[in-house]
Amino acid sequence: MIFRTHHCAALRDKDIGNRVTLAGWVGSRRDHGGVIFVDLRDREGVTQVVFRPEEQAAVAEAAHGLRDEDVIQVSGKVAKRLEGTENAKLSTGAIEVVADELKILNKADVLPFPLDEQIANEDLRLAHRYLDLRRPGMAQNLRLRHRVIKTVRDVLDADGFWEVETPILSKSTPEGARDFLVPSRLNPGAFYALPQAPQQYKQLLMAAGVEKYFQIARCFRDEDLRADRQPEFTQADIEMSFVTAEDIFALIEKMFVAVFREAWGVEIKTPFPRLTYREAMDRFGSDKPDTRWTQEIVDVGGIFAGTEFKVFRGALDNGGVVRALNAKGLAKITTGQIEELTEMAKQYGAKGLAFIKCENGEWKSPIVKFFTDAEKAALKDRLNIEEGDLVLFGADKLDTVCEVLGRVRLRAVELLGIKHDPQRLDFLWVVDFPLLAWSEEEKKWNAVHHPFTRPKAEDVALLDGDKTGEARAEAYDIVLNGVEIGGGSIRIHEADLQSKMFGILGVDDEQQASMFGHLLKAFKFGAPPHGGIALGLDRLVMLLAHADSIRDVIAFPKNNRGVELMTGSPSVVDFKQLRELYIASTKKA
RNA sequence: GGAGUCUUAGCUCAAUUGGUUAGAGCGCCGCCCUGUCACGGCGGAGGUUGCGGGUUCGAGCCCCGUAGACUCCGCCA
Repeated sequence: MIFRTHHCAALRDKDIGNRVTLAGWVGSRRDHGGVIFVDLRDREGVTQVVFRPEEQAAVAEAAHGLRDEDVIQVSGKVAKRLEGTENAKLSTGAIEVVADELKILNKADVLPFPLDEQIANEDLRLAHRYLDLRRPGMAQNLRLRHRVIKTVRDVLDADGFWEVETPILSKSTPEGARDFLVPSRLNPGAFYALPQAPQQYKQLLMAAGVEKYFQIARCFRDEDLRADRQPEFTQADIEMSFVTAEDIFALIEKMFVAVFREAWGVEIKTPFPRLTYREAMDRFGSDKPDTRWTQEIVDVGGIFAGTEFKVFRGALDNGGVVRALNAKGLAKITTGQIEELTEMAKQYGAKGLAFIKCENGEWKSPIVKFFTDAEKAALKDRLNIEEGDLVLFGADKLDTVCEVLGRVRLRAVELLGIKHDPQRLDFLWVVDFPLLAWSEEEKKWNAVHHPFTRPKAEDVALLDGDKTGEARAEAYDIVLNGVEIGGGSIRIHEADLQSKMFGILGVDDEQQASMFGHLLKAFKFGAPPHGGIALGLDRLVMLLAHADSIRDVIAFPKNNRGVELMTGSPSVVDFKQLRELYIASTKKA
């Protein structure tokens, strides 16, 4: 038996007169008492089927009983639609299939939610995800995701990469995110960890001489969820030997050209602009700047070098900075919104948020009375202050001011109600990240990227002195419209440098041997210089799909609390299962 | 762990200042309807206003608690 001869998006004028068989879901039924129309839907599209009682009484009678989402098989002749009844909204709108046979393959119950409109209740969608995914928008997202991954594979394959799988049951590492653990039945008391990334394995593949590796890799991190964060997510994980960062930039830019050509049919411009981490923080207050809004943070410390205004004076005298952001056109801000911004500023460590509203030709501000005429003139000039502007100030330690004004900048875009062109693509490489960050909590240095990241050659010497924190890494992130969609680095490939790095991070010799001995040993047997990158595929597809959440581009995502609502995972397991694994729960019942 | 927003019919939402029997559209059920494509017409069913407590003559609305969802902070090498 042939289930169908065509998909529901296939038939056109040229098929008129042919007898065809279609199979799919009843999208809608329009029953006129006599003639009945059914929009038959499958993955590819919709075809109108007509049931005519005067031609096929029994078939039309059966069609009266059809309901939304019944699965049916229909045979009949393709006919030109009657003059004036063509539907321009359908690709198949010039024709219809006049049914002479109808087979109901599976009746459907009444649906818990309509498939043809936006549903706000995400719970309900996730609990019936198989229905949600039938909706054309979601199906398009799945198709888009497939096309993107296929393109990534094709580009890498053409460039000589090998796709290599690495273990899912792997080893827990001390740094980074919380691990998901899997108890080992055969090794009582021992645990595998699900990989946060295939990092060490891919470096070991370089030591193995693979030279060009990639993997569409599932990664696991047991941290709290967000709209753009799931506990399991997918990376295009890439590693290459004998390369510099430039080689990796060129490869990834080539890949994005191919991806956007495939997904949107557009030609994106390369090379992408680059910003150093320092520049990104200074100008945008973020290590993943959204440059679609062009207003930048400006240093006004020079203007206020001689100020008597004690807030600015104090910041400058303590070695801090005074910087400002002109939120163009935001003078209309309400008092409540100013308060909200101030609260936000305080949350990020500022003591307050000074501002100037330029309205009705005057500067309304609690602080301008402390400014001299010269300072005001310089400020107006430097920030291009015009009627309708709102200027926001940060005066504090450098890091605090960057962070605060960066957050304020993002919120200002929201408050201004700016709607960016959906086709706008601001790609950006952020380079020269710091290698290390001091953790006040743990009183130790942590790797900003990861412990395998190579220090910049000219900064290696800094590791020994008291300027450890100033050392920069051969690390880079790729940012699209303010979203970090990938990151990587050139790695350390020498055992002694890697060991030194571990030492700085507080991993002693014994721990190094037990946790990273395999890597250090591999480096001693002729590991080539290497580096790589990982792209967050969920986020990339989210941006390509114009979705607000990566949940919309993952077939079966988890909700905010890590629960997959359809199957109900995670779930309590039987005591016997735990016993076999030598596990006991400490959760009080 | 913290902050915010939300929760009213199967779905999307409304309900004036706290005031009569909580409404509408879609969906569903029944009947009618021979060219619709958001088909149309008539009729009908459908509600513990998330849950618990409080204030009040009276609570969907105010207060307290609690649960859940979402967004954000912390966290995410």
